[in-house]
Amino acid sequence: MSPFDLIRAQQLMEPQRRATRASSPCGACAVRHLTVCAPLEDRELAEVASISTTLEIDPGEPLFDEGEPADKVFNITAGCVKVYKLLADGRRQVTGFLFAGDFLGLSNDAHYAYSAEAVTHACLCRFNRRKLEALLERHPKMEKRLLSMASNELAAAQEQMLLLGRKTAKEKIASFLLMLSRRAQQRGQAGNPVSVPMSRTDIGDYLGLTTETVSRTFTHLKTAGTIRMLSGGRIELVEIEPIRDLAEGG
Amino acid sequence: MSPFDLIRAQQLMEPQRRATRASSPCGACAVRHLTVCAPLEDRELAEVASISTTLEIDPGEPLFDEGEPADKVFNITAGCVKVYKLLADGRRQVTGFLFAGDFLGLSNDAHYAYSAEAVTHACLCRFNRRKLEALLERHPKMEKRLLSMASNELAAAQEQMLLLGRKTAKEKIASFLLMLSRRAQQRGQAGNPVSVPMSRTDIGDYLGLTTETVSRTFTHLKTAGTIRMLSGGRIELVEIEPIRDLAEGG
DNA sequence: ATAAGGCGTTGACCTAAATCAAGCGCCGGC
DNA sequence: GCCGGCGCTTGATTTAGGTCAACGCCTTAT
Repeated sequence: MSPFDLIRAQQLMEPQRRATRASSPCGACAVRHLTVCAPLEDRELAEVASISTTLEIDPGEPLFDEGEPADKVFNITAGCVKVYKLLADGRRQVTGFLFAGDFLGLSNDAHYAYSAEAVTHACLCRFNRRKLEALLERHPKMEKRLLSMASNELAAAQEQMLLLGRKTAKEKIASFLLMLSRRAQQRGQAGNPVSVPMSRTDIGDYLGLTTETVSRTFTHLKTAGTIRMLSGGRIELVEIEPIRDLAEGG
Repeated sequence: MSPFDLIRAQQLMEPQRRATRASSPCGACAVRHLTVCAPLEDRELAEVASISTTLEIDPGEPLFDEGEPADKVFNITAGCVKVYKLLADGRRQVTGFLFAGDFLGLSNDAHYAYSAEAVTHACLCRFNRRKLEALLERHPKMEKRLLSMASNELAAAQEQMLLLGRKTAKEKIASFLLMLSRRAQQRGQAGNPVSVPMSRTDIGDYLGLTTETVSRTFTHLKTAGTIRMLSGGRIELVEIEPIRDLAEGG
């Protein structure tokens, strides 16, 4: 009866570091404060643990495909997953990159509206959709949390529409780098040398560009001294202000 | 504490025609089955009525602007409203056209994330955000309904990203016409001569095109005999199948 | 060590859509 | 009745980004 599609983690309160032993696997979850589980008490986490299993997937491995029966939902605990939609002739739009704390799979429809695939090695919690919905029924604060996450997701989607419909290639790349930086910081990671684990093709499919244009645009920014390419797919934002100005279409 | 941004009405069950007098203004609401109020009992509607006022706005009149304190939320009962975001230099992205039954204004943030403005003369119910949130607290089924509407909205947003990022002008226009047709049918209106109340500029800003390209593309489809322009801003979809094929990128 | 394939970069060229520029109705105001 | 402005269309031209093609680098397999 209930919902969702794709929920992005948000900061709820101060990250509660708890590497301590716990009454359940979930009690030790390092990204709990980012997830749908954030508002739950320790004792309630046992319930969550009882209906979830963990899994890991390797880069390029699919999680599910558009059109499949949507009977599982997922919570990402580590790594990066991309979600995308395809046109008949293979044109692809990546509609989001998901990270630790993000939630995906819930849908009003009985079938997934998009495909999901690992970008990096990723760790996930898997739930049976019905069981999770039953759990939500018993925990209104968890449902509120979903609503709140959905709200953020909608705002992000509108921002992405502005990007896709109206920004230039350079502005798109600048916005993309800032988004990755901001999201890394939300997860308590470094925001400046920003980690860019996805391929040029994935970036292009996310920004409505080709790989060539993505590559050329990185080169322009690099030549201008605005960014610097580091090893391990990391990019240093040398001059943040010009990047912000670009992203805002200034 | 709670949610939202922009919620699009969905079909919940068979439209329940009830032009009868009612215990409250809401009891007579012709579009109730499309709105967030759909799951409420007649007696519960009185509560909704007690915290809402109605208003009407004329074409071009703003409802609110991006960045304003988001203290009101709205339910559209008639007409068409557009929501949009702007870049610093005035480039505009219309992120949605809203119709009877659609809900807008709720946000996680204290400020609106987008602007809203009437396309046609429109009738709305206005709520104080806090009061509505308190009402949601007492009516979990209404909150579930919001979650469900948000889920649909997210799926629509992803579809729109695919359109903006990967479709050609012709495919965008075909998708747009089908969207308007489908949404009119959801509201129990004619789906084929489809009513197109918004300007070429608004359409362009929704599809990531210029008015000139929108106009030319309509002309192409007209010349090909695929559509026919009628009076009163209505468009007849003469050949649906070619339009569907275009929209799906076939 | 070498071959082979995948990803990223770069260059040359092309094209879909943007931009610039008229005009053409249509409506509202005087 | 006439004028002025806006929305829409159409044409000419430009351009951002796409397409096609090559090559270099790195990784993995033989």
